[in-house]
Parts: sequence; structure tokens; C-alpha cells
Amino acid sequence: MDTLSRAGLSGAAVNELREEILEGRLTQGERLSEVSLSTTLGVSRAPIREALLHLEQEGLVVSLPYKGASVVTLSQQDFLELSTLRISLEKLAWARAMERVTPEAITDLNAIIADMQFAVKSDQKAKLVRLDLDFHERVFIMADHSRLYTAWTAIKWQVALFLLARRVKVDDYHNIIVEEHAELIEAILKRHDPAFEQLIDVHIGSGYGRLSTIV
Amino acid sequence: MDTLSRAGLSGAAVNELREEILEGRLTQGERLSEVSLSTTLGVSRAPIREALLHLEQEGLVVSLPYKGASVVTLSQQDFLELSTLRISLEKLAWARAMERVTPEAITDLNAIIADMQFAVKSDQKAKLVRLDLDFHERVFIMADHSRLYTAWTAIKWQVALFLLARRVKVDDYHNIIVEEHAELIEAILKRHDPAFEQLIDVHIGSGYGRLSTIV
DNA sequence: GCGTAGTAGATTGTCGACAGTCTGCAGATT
DNA sequence: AATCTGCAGACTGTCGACAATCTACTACGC
Repeated sequence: MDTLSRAGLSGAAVNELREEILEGRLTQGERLSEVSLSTTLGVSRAPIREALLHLEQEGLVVSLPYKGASVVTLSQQDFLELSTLRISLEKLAWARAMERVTPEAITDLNAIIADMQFAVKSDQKAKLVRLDLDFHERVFIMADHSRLYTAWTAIKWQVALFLLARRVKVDDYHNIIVEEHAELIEAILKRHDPAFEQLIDVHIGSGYGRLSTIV
Repeated sequence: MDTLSRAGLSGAAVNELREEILEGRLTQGERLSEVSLSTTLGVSRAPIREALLHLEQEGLVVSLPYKGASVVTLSQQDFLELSTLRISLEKLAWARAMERVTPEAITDLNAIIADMQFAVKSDQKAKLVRLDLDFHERVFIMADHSRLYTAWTAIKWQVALFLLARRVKVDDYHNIIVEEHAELIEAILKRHDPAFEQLIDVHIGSGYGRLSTIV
């Protein structure tokens, strides 16, 4: 991870708050008062403020001057933005990852797919989402492009929030996720497969079709 | 601008420090001590820390825990990263801008080109760089995609730093910049010109060829 | 002389308190 | 009754001081 390497208290606050948002204990739109957070987490306001700035950069929190921070409320429009930008970023990531792939990386990716299969069987939906994002995370790391990775982290947790909040129909998500990621690995093994861009369009963009009505 | 709307002191510090970095008064690699900055700018460390976090997000500053912040040092590798990511972002931006273009926006863009011509004649190199970035800035705004715009701002000032630091050969930059931007406007007027992606590859990617040896 | 432990200085991380700003309600005015 | 004004409370923005950490120099041992 990225934020784990940050300084102690603010980094810990980031991880704690992010988990609470992703798991729904902090609902979308909920006010995030600095003082209440500082008393709850047992630290002063300084690391809390820094944590909120970081979460704002990750798109999980929105804040206005003198009006405080709130958990982001993601709309269908936001999901469209996330999908279109993600497609652009992933195309670049995969193109570069193809040129830098190692056998060990493929082994890791296949291990994730194996975990996915288990998660599907045992119906662990949250775990499945984490594996999905972890899979793509490794591709972005493989791409060896620090700014591309930064751009990815700026939308990663918003995508996670959308998937975890069940605002996407997950019925077929279960059924196709293993197969689609396996196809992506095949594409990467071919190295210069020109069809990978179309594959990404389908893989990421298919979320449009799975976009359900607002919960 | 974006940061002008931020709260007073930290936002002002961001703008002040960014200008000093872009104009070279703060050289690349220079240490940025919080206390010395706070005494220099006449504010306490709190807004300075916030400003440094913001500048780190913009890629103009790098910082390590307990080791402090420094002005970023951009290498040729960094320029390659900036160019490849920027091409991805601009392709998405132009595709969307084409669908949303208004006559007023075209007027604004042509006004910028007119200013460019004047800047070229009067040999105002820094002004020319600003106009170049302002041109693209407006396209990203036209794209009406908040996360794409955020991704753009995360690399925008690094691109500016590269161009302003004269680490790119600017001889032909002067000669072709007006013509290339005029071509981009023509492409946007055609709305669904499929050749615009290639145009962007050339326009942004040509920086590779202009990349000079390290100063 | 060279390497290493210790220490002093400087710098960042954190804290609690004060100042500036927003929000909602109470009361006055028309 | 409706609207405006002023106030009270809560919250964010800022500040100065203390704690934790890093760094570079010094002194010691070999």
C-alpha cells in the first residue's frame, strides 16, 4: 500500500477512516467533524486534518472552506466519470505492463484469480471486490509509471466504494469476473496483442450495463 | 484557477511557493524547511504544512517522513512519464471537448492563439508557456469531467516546470506552437475527426524529440 | 588512522488553545 | 404573518509550544 508508509497517526487515521467508509459504517454524505473524529480516534486535530486532506485526494471525502468535510456521495454521473477515466488509465497501464511482464507477476495474478474462484464459491462479495482491485493494482505497479499509479490511486477507492456499496448489479459480476480476468492475463502473455484495448473497454466499460438504479 | 478558491493563508502559500518554483527562485532539489518558510511568508507552520501537501499532490514537491520537503527534481524519465500520461488524458479530454464545444469556447481558444502570436513576436518565452498550458487547461474544462481535470492538475505544473526551466529545446517550440494549436482547433471544429488522437500524439509526444540533454 | 557509539542541534510530528467564520434561532420591526 | 437583525453555539483556520525523530559532529576504542 501507499498510505501505510506515511507518518504514524495521520496515516493510521487515513486507513481507519477509509475502511469505515468502504464498509459503510460512515454513510455517504455523513458529516466528518474534526473534533468528533479526533476524540473518537484519540488523536488531536492536526493528524485528522491531514488525513481528511488525503482522503479528499482519494475522492472519498469532499470538503468546503469553513464548512467541513463529508463522506462523498457518488452519483451515476460520478460512476461514468470513474469508468471513462479508468479506461484511459488502464489502457496505458496494460500497454506498459505488457512490455514489462515477468513470470513471477503472472504467477501472482493467477494466484489472485484462484482466490477469486474461492471467493465466488464461498460467496464473499467484499473479498471479491478487494481481489478485483488488487488484480488491477498489480498491473498498475507492473506498468512502472509513478504518475500513472498516482492517478490510479486517486480513483481506486471511489471505484471500490461503488462496488462495495452494491450500487452495481453484482449478479453477473460474480459470474464473469474470473473469466474476464483470465482473458486479460492471456492478453498480457501475448505481449503485443492489439485487441487488449477492446478487452479493457469491455471489462471496465461493462459496468455501465451493470449500473443499477440508485439505492 | 483551483487553488485560489482555497482558504486564505494555505492557498496563498501554495500560489506563492508554486510561482517561486516555476520562476526558478526555488531551485530544483532545494530543501523546503517548514520553519524557514513560515518565517519568510509570515504565517505559522500549519498552513505551510498544508501548502506543502498540496504542492506534493501537484508534483512540484517531494517529501519524506521526518526528512522534510524539497523542490522536485525532474529527470528525463519524469518527462517521459509526464508525456505518456498526458497523452492519455488529453485524448480523453479532446474526445469529450469535441462533443461539448461551444462557439464561445472556440472564440476563447482563438484569442489565446492570437496572444501566442504576439508572445512569439515579442519573444516572451515564459508568457508563451503559460498560454500553451492555458489553452489545454480550457480544453480540460470543456471536457466537463471533474476527475479528469483533477488528474490534469496533478501533472500540469510539472509540465510547466519542465517547459519553463528550458529543459526542452524551445527553438522550434516557438515556430510550431501556433500552427499546432490552430490545427487542434480545426480538429475540434470537425467534431468527430478521428485523426485527432494522432494529432495529440504528435503535439504532446513531439516533446520527446525536443527533449534536450539535462541542464 | 579508521570505525563506531554517543550526543547536541535542528527538523518534523503532534498537541491544546485562540481567532475567524458559518448556521440556526430568537426577537424586533413592518 | 413575514422578513430582517443580532446573537449564541459549533465548527474550521491558525498559532505557538512540546515530543519524537533524524543528522552531523565529537570523542572514544581499536
